[in-house]
Amino acid sequence: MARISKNPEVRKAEIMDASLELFANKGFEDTAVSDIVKKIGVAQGTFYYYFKTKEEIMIALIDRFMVEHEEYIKTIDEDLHMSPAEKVNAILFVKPFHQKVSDFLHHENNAWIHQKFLVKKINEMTPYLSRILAEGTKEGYFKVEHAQETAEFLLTAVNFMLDPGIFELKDSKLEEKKNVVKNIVNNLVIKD
Amino acid sequence: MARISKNPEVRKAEIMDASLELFANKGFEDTAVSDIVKKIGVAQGTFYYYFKTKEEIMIALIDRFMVEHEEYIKTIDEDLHMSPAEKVNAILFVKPFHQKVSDFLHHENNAWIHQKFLVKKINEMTPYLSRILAEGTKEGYFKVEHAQETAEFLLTAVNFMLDPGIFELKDSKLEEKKNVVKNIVNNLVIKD
Amino acid sequence: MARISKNPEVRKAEIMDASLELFANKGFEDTAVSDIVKKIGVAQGTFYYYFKTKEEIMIALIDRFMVEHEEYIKTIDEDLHMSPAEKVNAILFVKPFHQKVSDFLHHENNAWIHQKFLVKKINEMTPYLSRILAEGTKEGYFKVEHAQETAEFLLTAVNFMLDPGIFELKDSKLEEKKNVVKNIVNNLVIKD
Amino acid sequence: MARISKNPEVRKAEIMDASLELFANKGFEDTAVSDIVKKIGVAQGTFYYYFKTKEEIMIALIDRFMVEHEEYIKTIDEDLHMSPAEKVNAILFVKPFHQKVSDFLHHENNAWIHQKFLVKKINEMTPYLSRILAEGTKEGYFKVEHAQETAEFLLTAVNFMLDPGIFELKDSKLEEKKNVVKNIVNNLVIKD
DNA sequence: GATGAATGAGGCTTCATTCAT
DNA sequence: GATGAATGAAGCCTCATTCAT
Repeated sequence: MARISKNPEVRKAEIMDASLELFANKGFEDTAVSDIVKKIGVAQGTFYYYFKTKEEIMIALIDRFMVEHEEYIKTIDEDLHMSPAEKVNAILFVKPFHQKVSDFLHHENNAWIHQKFLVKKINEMTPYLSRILAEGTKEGYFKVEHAQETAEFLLTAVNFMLDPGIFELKDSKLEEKKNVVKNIVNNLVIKD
Repeated sequence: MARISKNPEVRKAEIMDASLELFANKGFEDTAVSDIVKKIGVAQGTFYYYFKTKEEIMIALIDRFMVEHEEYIKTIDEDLHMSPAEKVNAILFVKPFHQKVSDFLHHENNAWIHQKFLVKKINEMTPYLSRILAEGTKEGYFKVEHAQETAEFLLTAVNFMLDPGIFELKDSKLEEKKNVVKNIVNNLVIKD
Repeated sequence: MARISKNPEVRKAEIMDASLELFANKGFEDTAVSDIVKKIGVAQGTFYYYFKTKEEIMIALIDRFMVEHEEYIKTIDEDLHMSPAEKVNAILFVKPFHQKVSDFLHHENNAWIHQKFLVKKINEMTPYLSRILAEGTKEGYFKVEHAQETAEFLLTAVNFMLDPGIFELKDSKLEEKKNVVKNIVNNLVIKD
Repeated sequence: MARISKNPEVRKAEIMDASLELFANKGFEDTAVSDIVKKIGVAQGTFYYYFKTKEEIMIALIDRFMVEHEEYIKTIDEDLHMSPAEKVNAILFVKPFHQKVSDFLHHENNAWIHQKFLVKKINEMTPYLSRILAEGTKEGYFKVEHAQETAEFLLTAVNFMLDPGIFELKDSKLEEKKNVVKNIVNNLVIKD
């Protein structure tokens, strides 16, 4: 087969993208390395030139998500035009990224990855939310006592509960549920 | 080898017990059917005489847990000596069953089973908690508006958050966290 | 494919025989497990039902040779009609077993197996030869001082030297060499 | 990466040295070409610029040993201050070269190389020893009849027998064995 | 002289499941 | 009810070697 050399960064991204799509369709375990390379027309060895094991690419994928995610959270955190309450809502109800990533994580066979991912995400968001709650309380916007724990509590509940994969919700039901949850959160957090 | 016939129920339980122990030690995927039968000194075919597939035994195991669990919840629900608030606490902070079951569910490789299990558990407990909250509110003990959603919210947060496997907590830390969570719950639920 | 069950002993021997032949032709490393099973028309899994790894079958093969070999040595040792000198010669110049085994060991790629095998063989024969030399000396047939070491010395020299694989000798040359060596041995051992 | 040109001889030696060390540690087969180039910080292609195949470098290594070895034997042979008997001993009990070379040859996975090497060595030393024995006999120092065969016989026995890798001897045991062997050799060779 | 991305054949092994006895 | 020999698909990974730059 014709040998086409590419810039390593490009090739690596190409492999990651193909993997992501396949993992989203068939799940991690059910995707063979041979599927991945076939999809982009390179030799099997090429995959292993870039990733030592099949597991490694999954970690790389997750890391890429996390970076994007953290950047987004920072944007919110530093946004000068949002009120504390808006920030709280924005952080709790972040929209998922690309569809592919979402599919990947929600594939039944990727549950363990999904779970680890949620935990990572929650752990990462906790300090931001915690600080917003604490400062907001100091400034009289909120009525939160244990900011750290409350942040974790809310993030855990919301993230697991509103995850369409975990509780297998349809979009309509999900939106409904979201609203009710927003109410609960407000009660718990906002000063009246 | 000598052919030892046993009462089918006994044999079945024997296989399930062996499986549970192995799943707890090595995880579901990493336990081979051959491991199971070797453990109890029975032929490979015998396993398939009692269970159509390997997956089936896992489902049987989960079902067995669920039954035990539901019985326990009912006990609480019908307990005449507990106040509504006590019932809420009892339901939210159920202690885990046997160690083996707990190990099984918390084994890294069993994450997806664990997750499904938690969801099932939450779904099962929701109506009980929901009713308790609704009735308690009617009777002036609580201040809960959306009983159904609040129940689900609390159960989700508490179960995922306090799960020692998911967030990898040490026992000491866990106890601490539990107390703070109790506070939050009280604030959200109890009328002052 | 039709499923033919056989007595385990038979099947195992069948696999070993096929392996031996292939190892002799292509060497151990260059023989794939798939070659072996193809040769006898069973599934790949069948091989692994009898041998945990590819290496294991080689060990089994060697063991089988060793058993045959030791039996032969014992026969000589206990032979009442042979003189000590005859026994010495018989032990030093044992004829190789079956051609297959010989080919197996002499295949270029099996050198390390061959070497280990020779060492095992020498170690095994040493006590027999040593005793024959010692007793023969006591009875005045031989003139050997350090029976143990001499035995080892002779066995090492003869086995490596007359090995057609190691020194790559043609049959004619080998026979010639053998005779000269016999002379040397006699000088070293026999009393005049 | 910066492209560093070096004198070809230097580069080649560098590659050989790195290979030798790796072969000594992990054996020939278990050392990948990629390991070698990584060790000296050079591209994979560079290796193939200097050596056509991986096997070729091993041959180059062996040749280098052999040259060193032959030079040493010549030194002994032409030494005017040594008696014939001393020369015989010196040739039979040559000390090994550098530790690395010794490790390389004794690595379990290099058995076949080792064996070929010993044979080469023996074949190379035979004419020297043979001549020394023949001349010594003519001059009345020795009592050797078949000089050529005796030389080969002794070299074979001694080299294989005293090889610490083949018979897996500890240093203490080895020294002991060596002395007994010297006795045997003297008996066989020296006139009394 | 040197680079390093790309190749691709091929091997060992695992294991859930079946089926003839 | 029970046995256990047999199946066979499928997958991950290694690595010597090549070649376009």
